[in-house]
Amino acid sequence: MTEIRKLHKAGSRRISYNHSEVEKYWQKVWDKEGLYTPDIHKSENKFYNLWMFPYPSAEGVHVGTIFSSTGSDVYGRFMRMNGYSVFQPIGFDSFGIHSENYAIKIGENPRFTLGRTLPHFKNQFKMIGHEYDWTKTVTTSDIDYYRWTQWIFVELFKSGLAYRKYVKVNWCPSCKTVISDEQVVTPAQAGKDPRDENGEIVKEEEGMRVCERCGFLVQDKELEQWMFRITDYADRLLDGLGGIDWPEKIKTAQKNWIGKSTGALLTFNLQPTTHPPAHKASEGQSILQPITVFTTRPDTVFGATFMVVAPEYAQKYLLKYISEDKINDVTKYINISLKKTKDIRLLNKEKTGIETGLFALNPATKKDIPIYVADYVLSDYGTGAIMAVPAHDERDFAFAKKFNLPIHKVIDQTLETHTVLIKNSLEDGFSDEIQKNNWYLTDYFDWGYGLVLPASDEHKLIEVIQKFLKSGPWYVHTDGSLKAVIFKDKVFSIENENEQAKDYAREISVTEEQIDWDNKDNYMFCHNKNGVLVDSGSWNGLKYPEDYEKILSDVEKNGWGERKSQYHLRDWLISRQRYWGPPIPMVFCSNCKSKGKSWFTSEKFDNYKKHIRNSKLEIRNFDDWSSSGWYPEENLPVELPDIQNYQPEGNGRGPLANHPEFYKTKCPECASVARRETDVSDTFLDSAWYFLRYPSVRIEDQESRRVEDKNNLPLTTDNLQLPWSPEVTREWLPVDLYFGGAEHAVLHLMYARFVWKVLRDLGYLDSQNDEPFPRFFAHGLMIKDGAKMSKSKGNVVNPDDYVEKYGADTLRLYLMFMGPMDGYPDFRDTGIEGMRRFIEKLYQVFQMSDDKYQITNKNKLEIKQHQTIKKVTEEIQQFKYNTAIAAIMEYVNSLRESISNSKFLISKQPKNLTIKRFSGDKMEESPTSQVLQPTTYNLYLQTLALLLAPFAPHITEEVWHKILGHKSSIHLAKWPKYDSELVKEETITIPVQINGKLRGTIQIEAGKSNDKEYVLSLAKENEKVNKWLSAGTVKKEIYIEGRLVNYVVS
RNA sequence: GCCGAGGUGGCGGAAUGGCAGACGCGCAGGUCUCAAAAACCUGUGAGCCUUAAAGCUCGUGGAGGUUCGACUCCUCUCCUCGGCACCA
Repeated sequence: MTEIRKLHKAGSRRISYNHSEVEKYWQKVWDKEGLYTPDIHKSENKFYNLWMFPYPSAEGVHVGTIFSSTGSDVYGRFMRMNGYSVFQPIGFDSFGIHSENYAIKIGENPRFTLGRTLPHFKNQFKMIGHEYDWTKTVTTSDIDYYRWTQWIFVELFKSGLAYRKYVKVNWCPSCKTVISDEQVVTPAQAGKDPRDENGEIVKEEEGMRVCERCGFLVQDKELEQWMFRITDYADRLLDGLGGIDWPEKIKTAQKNWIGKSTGALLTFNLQPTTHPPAHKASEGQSILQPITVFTTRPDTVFGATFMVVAPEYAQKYLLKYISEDKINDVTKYINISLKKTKDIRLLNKEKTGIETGLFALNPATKKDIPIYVADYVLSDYGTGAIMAVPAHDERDFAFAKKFNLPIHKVIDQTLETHTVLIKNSLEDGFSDEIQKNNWYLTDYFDWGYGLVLPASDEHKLIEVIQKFLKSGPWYVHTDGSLKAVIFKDKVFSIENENEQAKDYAREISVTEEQIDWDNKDNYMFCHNKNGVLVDSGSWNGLKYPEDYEKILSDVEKNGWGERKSQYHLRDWLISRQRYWGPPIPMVFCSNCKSKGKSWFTSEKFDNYKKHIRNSKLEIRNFDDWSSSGWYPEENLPVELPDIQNYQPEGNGRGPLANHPEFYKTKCPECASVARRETDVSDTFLDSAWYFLRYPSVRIEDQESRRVEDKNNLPLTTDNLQLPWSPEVTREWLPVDLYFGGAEHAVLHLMYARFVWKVLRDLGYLDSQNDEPFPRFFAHGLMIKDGAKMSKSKGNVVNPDDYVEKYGADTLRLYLMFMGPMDGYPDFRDTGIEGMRRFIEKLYQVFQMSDDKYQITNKNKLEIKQHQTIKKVTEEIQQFKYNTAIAAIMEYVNSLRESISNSKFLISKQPKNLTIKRFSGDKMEESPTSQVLQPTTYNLYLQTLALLLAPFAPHITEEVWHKILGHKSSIHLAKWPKYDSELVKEETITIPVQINGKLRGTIQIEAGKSNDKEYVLSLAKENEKVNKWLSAGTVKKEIYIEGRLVNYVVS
């Protein structure tokens, strides 16, 4: 709002450089000449400059987008001027929930909305001076594009990488659809009262998860969904990070997302219980399925004193073994747990759980250990079951305390810290004491606190406890046995002083009831640090982590389990129960299913596998894969029908499920009535391969020729073509520079890498490189009013008004000048006037050549020129555009100062350069009478234009032609080179310090900077320096060549 | 809790061991003007001192350390932002 008002105010001032006329003119010329359309068949010196394509929102481009796109554009222009054949395409990520939601809001089909938004986007990009290769654009919702997205799905299915599975999803009962984790927010974030499924407002509680759009409480729902086996590629996705030029923080984010942890799967045999149902007992051990657990600490297996399984696990695998006297309670617990949402489960730190009455055999200790169900064990990590080692895991420890389970230490700590449990019965002031000692509290345990302190502080702790003890004795237990009793003024620390302690208690009239000798809740150690194994059979004396490798191989040797890695990365959920996306190209036949038939037979698959060239695919067993009844569509595309009512319904199916004309089809196998899949695929699949398509857009059909197998085996269908030309793709990919937002660090960038690897493995992509983006630059996000710019926050800034008032060059420069590209600049338009001022000054400078005006200090200018070329070149290479622009500003200031009578001139109106450009639609050649002579000084001006061209493409093109008299575009001109000799100053200023403090400066000739004696003597002559030198004796003289002098004086 | 990024004038930011605050915004004074705007010139980290010139002290979240010299390197600590989070 305020910006607009300021704009109007600013509009009243004199404008001498007519930006709109100049900018529109050159945009038209560029368009006509196809300046930015490289010959895709000539890949010599190619540079594929990719910018993350936007989704075409109805509101159009905002300045945050421009910040990003200009950053990419500047680099592309820079590379073009450095002689590269730059391919810089643009496209639109037009499918997806954003566009769909907007269309629902205004009540039209998304494809109509798109008809308006695409031209709007295109105009805005042109207006800002982004001249992409408009002959090669991609729109993901075009049928020519999404047919290939569907093709990729089919290929993944055929290669065993797409499968169906029941998964837990977020379900909004009001929007009647699955929503992504990002759309699940707290009521405060949604700005709405939370409502239950009937629409009744409910009381807001902590940890509530609601839908960001409507505020209804999100439910967990199990649906059968299509998944991609990205986890099969986890190791390659991880290893690939090693060889690519990406920001470290992005690599770290991907590494963490993949979240590899190495350890072992251990097998615990279920034991026949004393009260099993008779028929189960009689069948003996053999029918009891063992419980497999994942652990990163197999070294602690001797300390596993019980097991815990997730409620989901218990429901699926254990219920059948549980005896009748327990079954009701266990079932009840499971049901309650499953009803809780994830966040409520997490929020509640108090451990809950229930005994199953079942036992398993600890393979190491050969002891039977009890099995519990508890919801602190997650069903979707590891196997859904754990071995509990309470002595060395805080969560297991808390559980053991609550259920009074044995705690068995197997690692002697060699470490410096303990975790000690402190009950709440201490006086105020205790926490101050904790702080004073630099101990710290964890709030982990529901019944008290964990206190972390150095092991050497144990005695101190006892003193502190005494000091703040309210009443009664404290008991110190270690590993389950009583070690000490603490009274207010006395400590009994040896076990067999127990009687004395009792006597003492009576003495100070603590009643018997208060003395609970077996209460173990008071003081106990648990640690998960490094140490030496004890009480662990043949492993005694081994060290963790030093002997981890031996432990793993022993585990395998003993048959206790096998080594195994776990990943945080989950398989990619592809299904969306929405309308605006590519229909998943699969057909389901219930007849075939009933016969257990499907496309995916081992025979079919083996046959398919033969066609996979370059196969690194590891096909694993498909036990968990409900493939029966499913067939891939052979006739692509499956067109997204143009339907009226595409709103989601809420039955767990997409809107297409209401359209029999869409889903009714014939089974390709048995020809009976079959049903097409009605879900569409995730938008991230569209954007996972768009960069592969760009170079091949509009390449004639014969060029995207049939893929032939190296062994001359035809692929599955006869007329198979590819969405890209193999030749062009081989030449232009991988992408040379990918420029985009850091917010895509994990999802998009991970998916694109995955799809690239798969396509390579399947032989459709002939590239040496296993990575699509060997170089990626992550810029930051533009902030406005403390939040990132987004429609939902209502803080977007439209660039159009700024372009109109100040010009595209001004806005581009302003955005690039705000801060470093990888920062998070806060958009404020207070400085944009200043940037416009700079454009005016610039325009004036170009009109002050030395054939008309007296120029002084030409030598200095020569040096400044070369310094500026060096600086700007290096800064652009590092995406430090703000300092590059600052250097250009300095250069302009130098040029201005060098004009002897500039003070007089500057206040004058610039020479009238008004040139006729348009008469109707026709462009007219403009007069070039103002053209400067190529004097030395005018070459300085030429350098200025060149250096600024990537940032301000219009004004530089204007002066390049109209003032500097060139015939071809500045954007094809050669980037200036600097002379490393001329970068050096003739005289340099050397600061002189006394004891590290600046006391004076001296001027020396550059040639003499290596003469230490000379410089030091000169420094001593300096009056100010001398004063300080004579105040003491000089202990040391330091001279850093060409940098500074420092005297140590005392 | 874990991982990551960061903390420098009134503001955006510059300086990766060597003159802290480049460049720009803003602000103040001045020139021009009947006046204003625009434009241009000068000044602009804080404090002390001086008629003035000059000079001095402090200063990059805080506390220590390494160094002739630290915004920069090391240790500890506080705060802000972003991501992940009962991951066995």
